[in-house]
Amino acid sequence: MPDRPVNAPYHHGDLRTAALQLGMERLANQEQPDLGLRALARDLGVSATALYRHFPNKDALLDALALEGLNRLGRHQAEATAKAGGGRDGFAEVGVTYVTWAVENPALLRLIYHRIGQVDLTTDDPTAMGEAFHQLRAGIAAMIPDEMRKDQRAAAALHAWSLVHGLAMLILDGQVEYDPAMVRKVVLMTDFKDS
Amino acid sequence: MPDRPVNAPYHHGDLRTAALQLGMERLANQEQPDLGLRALARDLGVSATALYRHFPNKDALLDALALEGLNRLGRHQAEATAKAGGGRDGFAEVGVTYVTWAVENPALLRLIYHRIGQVDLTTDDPTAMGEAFHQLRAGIAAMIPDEMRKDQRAAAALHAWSLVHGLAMLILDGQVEYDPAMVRKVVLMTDFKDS
DNA sequence: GTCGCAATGTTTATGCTGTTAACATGCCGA
DNA sequence: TCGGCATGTTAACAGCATAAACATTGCGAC
Repeated sequence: MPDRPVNAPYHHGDLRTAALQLGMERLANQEQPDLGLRALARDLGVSATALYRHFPNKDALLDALALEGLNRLGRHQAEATAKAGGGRDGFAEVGVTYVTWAVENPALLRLIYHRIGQVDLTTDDPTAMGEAFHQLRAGIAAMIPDEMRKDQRAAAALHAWSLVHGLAMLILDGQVEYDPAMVRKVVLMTDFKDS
Repeated sequence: MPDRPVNAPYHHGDLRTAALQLGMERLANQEQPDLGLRALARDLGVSATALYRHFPNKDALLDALALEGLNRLGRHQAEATAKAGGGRDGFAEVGVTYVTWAVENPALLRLIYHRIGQVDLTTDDPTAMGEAFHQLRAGIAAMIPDEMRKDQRAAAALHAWSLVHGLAMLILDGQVEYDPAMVRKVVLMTDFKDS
């Protein structure tokens, strides 16, 4: 029973792009990264299985969305790093930026970390996911003060990443209410010293 | 078609307990907290819908499992706090303990934080989930050195919690490989100072 | 220009899921 | 002993991801 509008052409035009666009839109307005292929197809005015012409399966769609999200996050962090100067204040600013982005894109952040875990970075498409991922890591490493001892920089980067990511997750999971001032305060409590 | 063993009695005996037990067992051996009601019932030698006599829905079962997990985690943290002395080393030890528990119980940790977010702590069963939760928070607050200024203690507790939780999540999500020495090093980088 | 093929979309079907309703069984107290 | 309530079963529904077979269309080669 084709209850599709009579004017709608048989071919959509650019279903893949439209799907990713609507998918991102959805993720931007949801708390959890719950996407249904059927529901998505329905709202695209297309049959339930049409998306399989563009993605081998649901995970591939989610991976594409996660990749886009990862790129946005990486870009966002790079900008923040560039804008903020060095020193403790700059460090805090970049950290706050990470948390803020997470709060504003909860479903996307969750999807990114959820999907990344499933991907074998050694074999799967090293140009896309791995690249964007490296970009994020670099942005985080850039938070670390220059005067840090070299052999401590890796640990310091991990420390910073853990701190902001954990804080973000606690907020997203409803454990802690979002309070920019508190976020800044917490991030500022980190004062690296060689031990 | 009743393909259930002929000797099996019509009544199970204590299906609720058995379900929780098998559920916990499952969670202990999985990476992701994926439980299927039907699969669970099948392995309990019971019909697909039998569990609905003991839980109103799937979420209720998951909540019960999350509650049990939360109690275990809280107890674990309390023990670690008691065993470790104060000072930086004690702090680090308790932090490492949190991460270790998370690594050993990935699905359970995920379930806990996932479920807790859905629960309205003000209305839902304040005796159970909220209680166990408060217990965990207390264990974390106990990590904070005594000489800390009072108005900084809340921020310090949040800092500590964020750090270990974030580190745990990064490891569970496959971003960072688990290395106890590295974990200890990262946790030790936190040196609280009044700012 | 038209013919054919590859790309794209649709229908239909399969087996999974959570959940509800109606029915069956058996334990326990009056 | 008997009746009711707790517990379990069967059947059914809607929704999901996915696969196979079929339909339509646009585009490039002749």
